[in-house]
Amino acid sequence: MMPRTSGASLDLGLSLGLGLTSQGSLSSSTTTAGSSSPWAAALSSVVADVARARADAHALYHASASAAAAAAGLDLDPADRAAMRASTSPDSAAALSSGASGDNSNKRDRELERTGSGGVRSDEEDGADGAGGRKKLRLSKDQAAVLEECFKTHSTLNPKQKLALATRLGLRPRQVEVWFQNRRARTKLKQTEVDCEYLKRWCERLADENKRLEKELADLRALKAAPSPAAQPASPAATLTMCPCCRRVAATAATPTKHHQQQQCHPKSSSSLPAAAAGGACSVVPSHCQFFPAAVDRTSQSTWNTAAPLVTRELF
DNA sequence: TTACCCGGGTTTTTTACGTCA
DNA sequence: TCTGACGTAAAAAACCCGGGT
Repeated sequence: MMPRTSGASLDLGLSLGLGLTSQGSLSSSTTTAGSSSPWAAALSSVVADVARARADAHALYHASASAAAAAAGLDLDPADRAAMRASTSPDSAAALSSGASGDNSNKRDRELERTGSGGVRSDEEDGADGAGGRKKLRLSKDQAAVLEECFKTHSTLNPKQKLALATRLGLRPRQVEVWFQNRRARTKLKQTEVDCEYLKRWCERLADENKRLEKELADLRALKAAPSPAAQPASPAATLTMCPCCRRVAATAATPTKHHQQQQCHPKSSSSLPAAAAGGACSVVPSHCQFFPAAVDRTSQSTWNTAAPLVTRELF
């Protein structure tokens, strides 16, 4: 399958929001003891909302459901809308209200879950291929919305939460578990795409800066090879000045450039930049030194990739 | 050692969309 | 112009496996 790095994919990743900005790193597992009350409250709230939306859906069908979802702050992609159409149909209500598989926490039950027996399967499915055989259940819009909301709260589930969610949604715990695994994978994929774009732009900037520096170097060499000072009377213009911090040379300006008018080109100011990065003497970094400011700022982080909430790189 | 969970990768199924007769 | 069959890409659900705890 072709890798997709299109803008559309990126936009999707951004629009999803991924729910990370408020929850921190993906690695911040929520498998600590018990269901936290915020999580339970969120679940109850979402389920209640979904129930209300489902009641309305029969009257207004997907148009109203879409609006309700929008009101709930849910971003719906076309697939979701399609799923909504299915979920708001009377058939899906049965799927939602069908019984849960109960507490299948041991391995034997897990195997049963995997083989599909005891799961939520329609009569049509059961009749079609019988036992065994992977038969995929398309989650209803409502189920997906609840799962999505829960994912925003916590990207991982402890067994208790998983079971509660499965019971609420009429799904097997295994299905909930798989959904969360896939959702984390999608989140990571989107983040990778964003990171990739970020690095690409960074690379482009570096190339531009490299060009500029090469040009500057060429100018310097040209100055050095210029006729002797005797031929030209000494003048301020002939005096090279170099910023002690960034070592940028004011080339042949008759009057000092604004940047170098001050003997100390980087006047004191309140900069958050670490002194080491600013070259010690300077307390502020000129714009030309801020080629990639966040790269400097990021020195305080172990790696920029570990900043989990970064769905969008702030430099874009 | 065992059970469990998770991430990464893969397979399978569903869905949307474009093309063509 | 409409319609249905067909192919294809993308997304999602499910599975497998290895590693960590």
